[in-house]
Amino acid sequence: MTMPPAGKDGRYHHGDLRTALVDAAIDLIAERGLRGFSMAEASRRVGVSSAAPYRHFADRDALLAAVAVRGLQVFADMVATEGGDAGRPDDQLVAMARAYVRFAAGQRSLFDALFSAGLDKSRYQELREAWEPVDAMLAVVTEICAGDQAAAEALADAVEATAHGHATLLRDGDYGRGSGAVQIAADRAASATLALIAGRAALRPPR
Amino acid sequence: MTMPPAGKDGRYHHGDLRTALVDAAIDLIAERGLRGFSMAEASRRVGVSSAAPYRHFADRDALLAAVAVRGLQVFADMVATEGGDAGRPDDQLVAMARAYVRFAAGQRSLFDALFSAGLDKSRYQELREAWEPVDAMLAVVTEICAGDQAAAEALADAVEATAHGHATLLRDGDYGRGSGAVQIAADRAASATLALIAGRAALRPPR
DNA sequence: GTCTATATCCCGATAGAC
DNA sequence: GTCTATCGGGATATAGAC
Repeated sequence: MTMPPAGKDGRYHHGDLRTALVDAAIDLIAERGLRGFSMAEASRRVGVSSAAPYRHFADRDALLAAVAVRGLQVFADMVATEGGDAGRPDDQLVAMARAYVRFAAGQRSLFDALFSAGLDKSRYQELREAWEPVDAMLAVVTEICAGDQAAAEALADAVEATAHGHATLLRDGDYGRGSGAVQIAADRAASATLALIAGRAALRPPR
Repeated sequence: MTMPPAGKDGRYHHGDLRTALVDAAIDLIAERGLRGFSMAEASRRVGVSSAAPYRHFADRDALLAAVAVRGLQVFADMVATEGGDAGRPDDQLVAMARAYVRFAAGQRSLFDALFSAGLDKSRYQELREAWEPVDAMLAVVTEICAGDQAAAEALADAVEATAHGHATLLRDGDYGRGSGAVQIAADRAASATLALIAGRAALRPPR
């Protein structure tokens, strides 16, 4: 859970500094926000000099990208767990929307690193690849749309945008601050998803 | 459009430093992003010392909050213009969703200050008040829902979240980078809005 | 009252020693 | 692989010029 122990000489010395830095960064962002994160403070917490991280990460953004990759792994786990394979396709999609909102609330550091750090996606291939498990799960939309691929993509995009919107509005405090806010945001994302499914015929208006 | 001229002695001296700083901040954020913005650089561009801004703004966040307020004024103008009072209520709501996306694309500095700066809303009353014109325009939903107030609020929330989601995904580059991306995002936000209207009966699921 | 000058502290990043 | 040393720059706060 926490970081590996220091070496025999009191210094950090046994190899997994990279992972230790990612862990420290997540804690740090959780405590002080993205702006409160710094390479120097993360180094201090792990017990190495402020120059040490640069052996593992090219710069600050590269460390944040590693945090974002971790975020996508956690997110995929949450979606897989909460949106269990049981249930009809509609319910699965609704559960994914709920999981999206819950992820934003329960793993703020990861969510922020993923969506608010302004990372240049074209620079981090590993980050692009980490989306694949999530995209794979979004494939339930093809069942809902009975094989119509274009309709499925339109629905997937609409649901993703809606879930993302509710998640970010929740993070910005628009639904309040407590755990009640999470419930509200998740419920609304869920019902919006149902409405999108119900009204999906309007998703591709004839030009 | 740009900032006021310097005083007779080449120094900035005639009173509207506050406005000049907001203007400079907007340009700066447009060029270098939120993280690239600093009080020091904004001061430099206006031609005052780095301590001068603190006479008008308590800290960095206070200046960003002023930028955000400006953003809401511009946003309200865009919505009022693009979503003109003509047309049926449905069309007005769709036009608002489009305007939301276009605002994010065309006024990135303002959008970022408003939604990505992590400003503590409870600290800036002026910022809360600046939402009122926008909220007022969102009232078209009551017409769509034929007076059912609870249904209207649910629809307004869903549309706002969806528009916000498309806007932020666009800003993060998920639809690509050119002006084609803006078109795509605006079209999808518009059709998602239509789908939400069509499927709005599902927005408040029986508990 | 508004701005300048100045001092302190922290951050990002690099170069070279071990 | 990590450390020491170091450079440039930004944020905050205070004292004082006009």
